[in-house]
Amino acid sequence: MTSCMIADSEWPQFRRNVLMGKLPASEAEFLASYDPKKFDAPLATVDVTIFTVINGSLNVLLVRRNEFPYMDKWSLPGGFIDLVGDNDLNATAMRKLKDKTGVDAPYLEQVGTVGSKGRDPRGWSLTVLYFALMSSEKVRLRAGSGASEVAWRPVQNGQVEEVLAFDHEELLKKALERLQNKARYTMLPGYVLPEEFTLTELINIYRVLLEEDIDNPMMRRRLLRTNLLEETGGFREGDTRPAKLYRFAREAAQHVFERNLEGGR
Amino acid sequence: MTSCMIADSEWPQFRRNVLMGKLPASEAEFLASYDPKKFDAPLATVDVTIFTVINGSLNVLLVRRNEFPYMDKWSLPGGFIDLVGDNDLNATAMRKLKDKTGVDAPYLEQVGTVGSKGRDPRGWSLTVLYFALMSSEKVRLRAGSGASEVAWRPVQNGQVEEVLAFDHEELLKKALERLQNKARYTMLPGYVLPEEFTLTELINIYRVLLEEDIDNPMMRRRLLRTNLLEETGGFREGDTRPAKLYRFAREAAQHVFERNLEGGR
DNA sequence: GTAATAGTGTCTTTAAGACACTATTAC
DNA sequence: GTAATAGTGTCTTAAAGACACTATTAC
Repeated sequence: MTSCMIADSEWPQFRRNVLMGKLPASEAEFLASYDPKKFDAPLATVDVTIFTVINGSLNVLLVRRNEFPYMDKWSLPGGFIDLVGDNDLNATAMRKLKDKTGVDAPYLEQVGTVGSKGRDPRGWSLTVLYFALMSSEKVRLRAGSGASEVAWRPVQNGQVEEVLAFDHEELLKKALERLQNKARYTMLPGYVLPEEFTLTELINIYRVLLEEDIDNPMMRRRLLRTNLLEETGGFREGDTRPAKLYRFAREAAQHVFERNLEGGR
Repeated sequence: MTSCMIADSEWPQFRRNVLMGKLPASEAEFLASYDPKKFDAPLATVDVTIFTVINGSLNVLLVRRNEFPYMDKWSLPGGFIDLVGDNDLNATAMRKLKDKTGVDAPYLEQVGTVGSKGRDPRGWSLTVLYFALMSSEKVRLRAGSGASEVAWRPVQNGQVEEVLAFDHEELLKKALERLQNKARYTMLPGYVLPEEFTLTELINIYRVLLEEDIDNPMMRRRLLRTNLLEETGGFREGDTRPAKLYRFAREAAQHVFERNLEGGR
């Protein structure tokens, strides 16, 4: 793929000739002599916004960079695509995720791609942004390559306290916005909980994410009507009435409610 | 940005030294010696799925490639980012759009990014997919560079008759799926109509996109309730009762109905 | 018993949906 | 008048939302 049978200096002429139909080049011939490095390409990275809820507040996973640029600054976990090891973009995202947390997230979704001349001091750059949801239990954080530190940081009003590298504050906002939108018409928020949870715990996640109070009876019925929650048979015991434990049916994340919660209008 | 003060062969050692903290390099020093071409980067392109409705059927804009690979095959309009001329990804998409149609689309939205080892025979490649909506009136198609031909092609069951280059059949399906989803809870479909239109014309677009019958009185009220349609004062005259003409208020595309149309469940 | 949280019952509101009906044009 | 399309009226259904109420635990 990267072999080159034509000298550098001859390349533009060759290309022009092919375009003008002056060389009887076949597709195979073209590919044999094609070198992607000959053309200017933007830097391409993948960044992952990993959310969880800890002690009733929304947290995001940050890493402290130990490389230029923005050395020592906090940022979203992410980095370059490994053209050899990563078969596709999702693989890159999952690799970054697992690299920092050691676990496979129960939910990973592409948010969108941001690219511009100025967002990276090294030059024209684009990043494919993902967001992931996971329960903070079981996660053993580890810095991995490119980072000196990794930590959960609380998100308030769409922001963390730290100043983030690149345009990562904007990326965080975008990912959060997507999550909040989806919380209005899906069961996605459930994926920050462990396997088994009570209805009240689930509803509390919605309250944290949407930053508004939610009527318990209404939400309870809204969730149960889907038939995508199954009782485990167990109970969460406490100082008060025990609560039934539930788990999600497998396709629960895909469920779309017929109507949105209205608060956000 | 592309200057290089360190010989190729020395580069890995330099980078290792920086990582190990053995060189007192500053960020400015780092950037001065950074050459993006030194690292393997995927090919990065932008593709645009441009939809319109012609004679009551959904059409998509295709171009016939006059370059390798997939020479002479039809594809979605798209191509490489111009690192000099394009300030951001949207600019690339708008440039591609205007290059083929000569007009600014009333609606352009990023769908997502697809990237993998195998989707382009030239190597690891990613493409940022957009979709655009426009009225087919006024559009003067022109082939432009990279294409020998450009044409509207009818879409049926998410497909065009032609075999498309790369994974563009899949990209077309993704874009259409996004458009159909949004048709269930937004006024987006209106953007394939000219400035002024009748309610029946608008409802017919929904029927074409969603491939299902839609109750006229219901849809009429659903649309009017938003207060985002204003009467122009004019009428569409014909062989039968004249119909009021409407236009969209500016933010109409952003409107989200409280409930989805149910047909798609 | 009280406090606290889990969970149910029931009424209101609103938009979607179904469909009968009226209105205005050309012929 | 008929045919055809534009547009209105009205009833039903179902989910969101509000909120009073009951249930089960620890103390």
